[in-house]
Amino acid sequence: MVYVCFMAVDHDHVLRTAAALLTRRATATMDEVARAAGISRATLHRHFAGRDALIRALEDLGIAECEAALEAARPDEGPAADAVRRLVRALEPSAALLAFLYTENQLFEGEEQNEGWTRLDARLAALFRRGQDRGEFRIDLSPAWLTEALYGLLGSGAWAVAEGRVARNDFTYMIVELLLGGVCRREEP
Amino acid sequence: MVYVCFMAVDHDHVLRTAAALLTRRATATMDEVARAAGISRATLHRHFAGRDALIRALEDLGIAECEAALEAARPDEGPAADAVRRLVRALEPSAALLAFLYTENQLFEGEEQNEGWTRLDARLAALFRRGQDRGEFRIDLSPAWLTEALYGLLGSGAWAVAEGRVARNDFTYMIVELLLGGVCRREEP
DNA sequence: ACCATGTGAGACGTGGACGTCTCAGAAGGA
DNA sequence: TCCTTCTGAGACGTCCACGTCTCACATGGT
Repeated sequence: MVYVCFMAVDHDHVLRTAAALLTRRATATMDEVARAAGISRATLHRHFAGRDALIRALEDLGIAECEAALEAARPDEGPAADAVRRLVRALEPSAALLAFLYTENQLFEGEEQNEGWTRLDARLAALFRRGQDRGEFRIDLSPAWLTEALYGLLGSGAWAVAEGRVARNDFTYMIVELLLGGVCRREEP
Repeated sequence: MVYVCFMAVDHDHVLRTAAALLTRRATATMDEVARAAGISRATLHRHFAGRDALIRALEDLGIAECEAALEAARPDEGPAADAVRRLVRALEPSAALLAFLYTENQLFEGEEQNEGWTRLDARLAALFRRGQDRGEFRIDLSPAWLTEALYGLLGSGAWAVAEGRVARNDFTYMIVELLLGGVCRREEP
């Protein structure tokens, strides 16, 4: 009389498969999501009450991955620029999911958004602010904008990679270098 | 026996109203688009055969605005950095529409995309390449990526402004400064 | 006055995706 | 072996947006 299986292992697998699919085609059907995960639509509905629930779960997954990446990057340690480098590198596997959620959030602007995002935004902004306080980063660009720009560049990068316009290997380098250094050549010191 | 009215004036008005609405809510109904433009759904269908046609028209509008902005920015004149400045400034009014089309394009990745985009991409990439050739821009970031990043930053900026996270007045400055100069402080020359 | 053209309102049918349900069968423990 | 649990397949019904159509009305020229 002991319950052995309570749909925990597959749950994560389904979620990640859905992320992979919806990342490529945001308009994918529930049926397509189910087939991509190798299960039937009925079973998919047993895991997630509906499409909304699935998106919510993906949102939670994305937030969790972001927070994990943020912690792995040790944002309070050493030069802020290096922390940003570590952060983008840690964020790379989640970039496509982030891009999906970023645009998805735009669609349903009316509803209240997951508080996890605001928490995450605050932590990212804090990193940029730390760089400013340390004198590493310029102070004429607000942390809020830098946070937003980071999302945008991650999304653009993920999309550009997906479309084959840039090499996957260059992902982190391109984003980090553009974000930190900008387009203009630096004067030789 | 001379035809006076052939639905030309309102056509543009409808298009721009639709752009303004769909920019805010990409999932807006044809009915909502019609009401926003002050016309009935039937009349909207008389202007645009369907939703696809409307999106196509918006795409053409966005491309036209981009090309107009590009020409107004005189991309082949003077320092490339200044040209980029002029370009972003000229692009600012179209940024929201661009952001909409950028994400919209991502949704229908399967279908062939408007050739206007590739033409535009080429011209933007040419501008960045010119900056590289002049020694203004660093050469380790490909023009293709810079083009993509420009789109991404325009989108992020437009969205951040729409959500009230950054001031509308700072739009051009923030994008240009981040794109050209990056986050890190420059050494005093 | 007449007529043509464009319009609004609304009805109608269609298609697609969704959510729910049932039922038979596979898998695995007792 | 039996029995519980989960699953796949599929059949509904529902809802929403779309596209089309009709018809009456307003506008504006002749």
